[in-house]
Amino acid sequence: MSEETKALNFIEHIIEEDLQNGLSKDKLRFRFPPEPNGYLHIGHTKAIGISFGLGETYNAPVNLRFDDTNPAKEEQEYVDAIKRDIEWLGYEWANEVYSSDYFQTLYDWAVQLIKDGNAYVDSQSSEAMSAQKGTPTQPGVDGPYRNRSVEENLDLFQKMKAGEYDEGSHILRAKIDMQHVNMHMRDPLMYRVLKKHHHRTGNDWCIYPMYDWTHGESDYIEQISHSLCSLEFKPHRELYDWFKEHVYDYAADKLPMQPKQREFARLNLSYTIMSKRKLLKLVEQKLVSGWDDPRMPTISGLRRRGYTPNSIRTFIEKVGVAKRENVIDVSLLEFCIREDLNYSAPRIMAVLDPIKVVITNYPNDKVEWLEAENNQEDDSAGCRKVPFSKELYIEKADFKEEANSKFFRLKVGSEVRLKNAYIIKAESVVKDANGNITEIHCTYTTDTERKVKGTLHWVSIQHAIKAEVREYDRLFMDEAPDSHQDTDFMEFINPNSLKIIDAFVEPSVLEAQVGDRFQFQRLGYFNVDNDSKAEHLVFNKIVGLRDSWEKQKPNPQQQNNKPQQAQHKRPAIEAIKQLGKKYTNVPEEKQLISKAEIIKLSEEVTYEDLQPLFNTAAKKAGTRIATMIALRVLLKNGQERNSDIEEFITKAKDDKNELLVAEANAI
RNA sequence: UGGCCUAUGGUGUAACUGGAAACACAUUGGUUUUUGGUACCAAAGAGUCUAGGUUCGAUCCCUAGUGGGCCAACCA
Repeated sequence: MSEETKALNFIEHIIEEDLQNGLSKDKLRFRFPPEPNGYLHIGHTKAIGISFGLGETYNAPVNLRFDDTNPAKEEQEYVDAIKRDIEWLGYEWANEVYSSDYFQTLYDWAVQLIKDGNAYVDSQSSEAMSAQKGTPTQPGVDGPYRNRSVEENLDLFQKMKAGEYDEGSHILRAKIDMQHVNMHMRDPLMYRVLKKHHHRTGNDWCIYPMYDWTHGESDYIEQISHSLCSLEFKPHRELYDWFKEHVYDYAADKLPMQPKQREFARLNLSYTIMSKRKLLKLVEQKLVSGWDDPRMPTISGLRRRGYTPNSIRTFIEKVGVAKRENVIDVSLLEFCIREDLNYSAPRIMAVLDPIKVVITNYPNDKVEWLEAENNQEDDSAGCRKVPFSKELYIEKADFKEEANSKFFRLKVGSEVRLKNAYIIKAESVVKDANGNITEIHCTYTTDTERKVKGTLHWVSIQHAIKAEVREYDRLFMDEAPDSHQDTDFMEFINPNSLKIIDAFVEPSVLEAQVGDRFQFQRLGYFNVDNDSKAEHLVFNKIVGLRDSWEKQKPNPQQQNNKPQQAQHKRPAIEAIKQLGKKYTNVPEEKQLISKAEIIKLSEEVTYEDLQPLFNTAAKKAGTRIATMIALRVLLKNGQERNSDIEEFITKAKDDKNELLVAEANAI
């Protein structure tokens, strides 16, 4: 049996290499270091999955460390929420620790650094200091307090600690190099005076350490072997190492391991935002019901929505780990939850948009309790009874007076199977004064062996339970709502992200408990919301079932119009895509040639070919430019403008790629 | 007028020390089906940003471009 070697990500490669170079496996140790200033979101689960996942594969301890160095923003509420979320995801931390646990050690080391001439107290305004700091392209200059004597520095720092100075009057800085190319090395701040109550240390401290100083040394104190964080901390690494190497001189005998920081690209999900600050804004402005609103990308939101821990963990696994910017399609997340729930969720029947069916040849008062399988994917799930009677509800969308043969559902004159029950045939309809159908009259047969094409779900009207169903749509209408320079993310809010439906469900769900998940047959997966009461059931729609019928409906004319293109030749649209992909990278003369080619190819392209490209990822400017050029040709040849086209053009005009803006304006 | 990171199908991630570009999602067909679900089978889709170089051979190494990201909070 040849064991298939699983592909490793770049972090695992680094660890394997370290192990081969002599690092003992029992020295491996990781950490997850959230700041308790907000709720964890789906983006954090990537970091959680990486560090805790590594802990699981190498059987190494993982610390949960709260990076609590800013008492102004941090609260116990967030600590509790974070712990709850990580536990819910199913991870176990070795130690629950706090950066604030190390305040004294950090202080002692800072004093050492001062004594060694590696840190000093600066007493300027923040404006003066930032002016001296320079810019990424210009070196900084030394400030006037840079060469204070060790004694003076020690004295000032001690008095800062003792609370003798006001906030903003003095700070402690590392003494490194104001001309350094890396701005983080230009005498970074280590301590500021902050007379705030801390959620754990109370009023013990008047000075609080900054991130770079605290984070790296916390790793060192905990003897973390690999400190993994997101890409934006890459420039901090040089400082991380500087601090670490200087402190090592003070503690090498007790703390031999020097941690290694490595960075990976954070997770981005299409149509959602990940910034804690922005999520907080949604909560504060009451655009959502709270951090756990089922539309929120927070872990608590996903939990309330009905996502399982397992589905989120497999999602993170599938997403992978690398160093390039990425936008994950939400469809992957949806796939993961469907896959999980398909095996575990019991099926029931519910009608969300009812229309009445009367079985004319069924006795008036008769009720039958028919057997229904709970989950055909799981034999152990067993069966239940569902009541059948003369008057039923089915979905409005499942009936048409007339329809073509592609419509497998109920239409007058033809038969359909009722799930778990009989085969019925629609005979006639009853309409109100406005011509709306109010009843469908059917006949039934008990011969259920017959083969019929469609199967519908239904509920018996007299037995149905009324329930509230909350159906969600994406919170934002834009693929990357917070990446626009002159449009605020709030402008993309989807006003219809919540739809409340009065639904009818089969009586077996009366016993359902908060959190229970079901498949409403043929509709999707739903769970019982926290707001649910015995007398008023509330369900959240987690995700719909895949629906290959719904998908082809919106553009019925598409199928007819599509010319049966011969497939021997490489289609023009493919060639255009190719040219577009490289468009922004090639030299200008070549761009002109490409453009001419695209224009020529566009003559053979249909709108249906082009339309899918409107959804091209925002970052792929080249493809969007090529699409724009082709679109211009189509419009010239008589293609009518529609909302998709308008949206594509408007979005392009707002882009930061000048070539794209120019092409958009040319239309 | 800087530095660092990065570039592989529509999306994401692989390709062990250079050796016929793989997997998953999405898409499109088909089979099965008392869910237009699931499962299964199949197809299409990239020749690895560009230009050079090293090499018998480059997604992988080197150089230079180009595109994208990050870097100037007493935030983390």
